[in-house]
Amino acid sequence: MKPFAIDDIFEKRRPREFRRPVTGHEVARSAGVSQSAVSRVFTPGASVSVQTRAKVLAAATKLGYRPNLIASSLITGRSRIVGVVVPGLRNPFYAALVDALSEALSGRDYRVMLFTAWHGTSADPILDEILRYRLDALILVSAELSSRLAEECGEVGLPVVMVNRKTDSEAVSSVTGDNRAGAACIGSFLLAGSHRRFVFMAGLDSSSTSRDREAGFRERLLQAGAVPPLKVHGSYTVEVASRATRELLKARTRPDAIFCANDQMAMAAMDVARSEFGLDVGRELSIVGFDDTQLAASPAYRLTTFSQPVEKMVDNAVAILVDACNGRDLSTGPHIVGGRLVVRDSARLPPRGLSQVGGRTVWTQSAKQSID
Amino acid sequence: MKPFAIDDIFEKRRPREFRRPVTGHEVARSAGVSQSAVSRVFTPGASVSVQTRAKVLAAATKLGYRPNLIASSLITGRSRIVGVVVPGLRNPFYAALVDALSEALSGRDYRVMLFTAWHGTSADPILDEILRYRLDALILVSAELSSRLAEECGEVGLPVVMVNRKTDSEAVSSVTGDNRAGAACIGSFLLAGSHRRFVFMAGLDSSSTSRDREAGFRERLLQAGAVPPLKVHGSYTVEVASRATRELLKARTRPDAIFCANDQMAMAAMDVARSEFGLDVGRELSIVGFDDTQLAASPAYRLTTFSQPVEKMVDNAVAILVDACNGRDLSTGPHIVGGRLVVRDSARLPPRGLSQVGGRTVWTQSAKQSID
DNA sequence: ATGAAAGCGCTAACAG
DNA sequence: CTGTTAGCGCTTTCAT
Repeated sequence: MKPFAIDDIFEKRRPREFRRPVTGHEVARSAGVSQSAVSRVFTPGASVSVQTRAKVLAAATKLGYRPNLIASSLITGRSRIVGVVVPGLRNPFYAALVDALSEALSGRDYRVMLFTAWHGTSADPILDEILRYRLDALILVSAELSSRLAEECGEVGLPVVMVNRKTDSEAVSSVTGDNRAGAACIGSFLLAGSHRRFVFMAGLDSSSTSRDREAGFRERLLQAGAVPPLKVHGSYTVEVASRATRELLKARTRPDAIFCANDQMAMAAMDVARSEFGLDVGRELSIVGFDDTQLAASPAYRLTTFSQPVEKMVDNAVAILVDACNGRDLSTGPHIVGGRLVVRDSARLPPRGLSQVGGRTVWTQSAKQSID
Repeated sequence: MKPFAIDDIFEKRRPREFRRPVTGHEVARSAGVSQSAVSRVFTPGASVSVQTRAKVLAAATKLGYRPNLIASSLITGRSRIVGVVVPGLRNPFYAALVDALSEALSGRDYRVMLFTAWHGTSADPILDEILRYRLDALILVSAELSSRLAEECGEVGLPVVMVNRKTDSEAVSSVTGDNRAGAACIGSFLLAGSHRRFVFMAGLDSSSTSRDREAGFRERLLQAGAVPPLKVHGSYTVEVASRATRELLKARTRPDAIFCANDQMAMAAMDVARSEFGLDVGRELSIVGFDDTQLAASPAYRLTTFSQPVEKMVDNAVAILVDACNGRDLSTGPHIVGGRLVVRDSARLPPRGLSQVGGRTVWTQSAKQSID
């Protein structure tokens, strides 16, 4: 009776003429061994005689057997799936990050479950989903997480790693570029290029990244006794950034240097400055970005921007994650990976401090100019 | 004894002081009901009395219960996870596609498991993974799949939808833009703009998309009695496309029109033509792309390109997929969604045929010029 | 080295 | 409407 009952249930679910996936039990029967023998054959460190292994393997390939990972993860308690939450893939920097993450994780035999949230939105509702799927870990790319839920993750033992964002909550590791120092560096660079009227185009105030970049920039300018930057909002989108730039350039006294919290906004600003105001960006107006996305290097922009080393950030994040999944949680807290100011043509050059590194021109503050 | 044994096992796996996720059984005990009552409360269409529901919900929130979707999918046979295979996210067109797919699927209550393969590589090894996870369906974005495995998917009842690629195999649905017609349209457009020396920059010959675009372009040129296009290889990458363009423009007799199989290559070609050869693209040399990615519209490129309606493709793909997951497999085979030639400044304009649609300039072949 | 047996957390008949 | 019961396909003792 049993098989019939099962088949009936099955038929109700898959109304078509499908052979349902073959189970370990079936392989066992076909090979004349026990089901546990089959399991052992497919478990890396298990002890099976060569004969049994051969029999099982033969039967398995004959029947087209593939172990059901869902079932095994139910019992082992680990799914080897990690959730990746990202505010959309339209921003090339995020796309690059997720791409690298996906590759790194699959190299470590983890699968990626992708969640696209919205910019500035909390990851909370998504996280609820994630908790239901019993994922092994969670990576938050440029996404926020309420401390309540962060806590809950800690309680449940779900390792959380934030990438390109940080948080106050302990038990949540984070990997970011050096936003503060990078922004300060840009400040110095612009100062050295004798700019006077600065503007900072923010991303989202809810993002620690944008706040840190603003703080670093502002502080450096203040230290140098310059006029603090005017702050405008670009929302990390080209539409808003374009509008903001338009306003800026329509004003009677224009800024002579705009630092945008990311490359996308910087390129949008360049587009507006060049095509709507006919400005020669790099001579009449300096624009600097942050991230060093692929497009920043293209001849169409040649954007001066602070590089965020995607590979390094990803390696770090994955290392932390893997450690955490294995119970070693040594590395909680913030991790900062350094970057460089990559100098191209979108901002006026300072007289000194330029050097060549790996085919790129970078700027470093010379010793005597150094402030901190 | 039992709980101890379980706890021991648990401790071995999660070496830290974690409370393991609470189970439905625990909620049941705390609420003074049966475990199935708990299950019913969390099953949409089940009948539970208000009192029980209240008791269960109270206990559940108190304990922080979240149903284990892994366990439930083991028994229902559906995971509500679909695999999405894509050759990297660095190509903005793919990123946009995956982004839209992710959003559309999460709207239908499906989760996305992301696999990044490599361009031109078969999805086969990845698919093996996928089969082990018992995903509900598979979406192949611009990725190939051997017919052997496609068949195997059919046998197992795993619905497969290819997006931006097609295949000969039945039982595999595909959604593509109208590559052939689009390429033919570009041919006519270029002809009407009185170009003479054409080149087609291919993506990968293994991609049906590139082949279709080539065929459509070539045929149209031939029909018109023009010299067939010279074919060069761009591999869908900016490096190779740049090199190819360089070679092309170094030659004694330059082409006057280059049709690139995608926007990325077209923009790479523009970069080389402008910055290395000082050419005025759109006057001295015409370059046309395919996809109409976001960047194509930017003032820095203003690329003339055939639009692929991402939203429409995604809606189609998701609809097919959802149908298939529910056993209705009416829509297998190829689906083609149309596009338009979006005219901007990277190619010389023909005297007639231009019109405004939704704020964009598009080109349509006038009746008397029409050939097929 | 191998099989039997006991679950992992959940859903779905089936009685009541 | 609710509890009981029987598994989903697998891993892991525990004897043998």
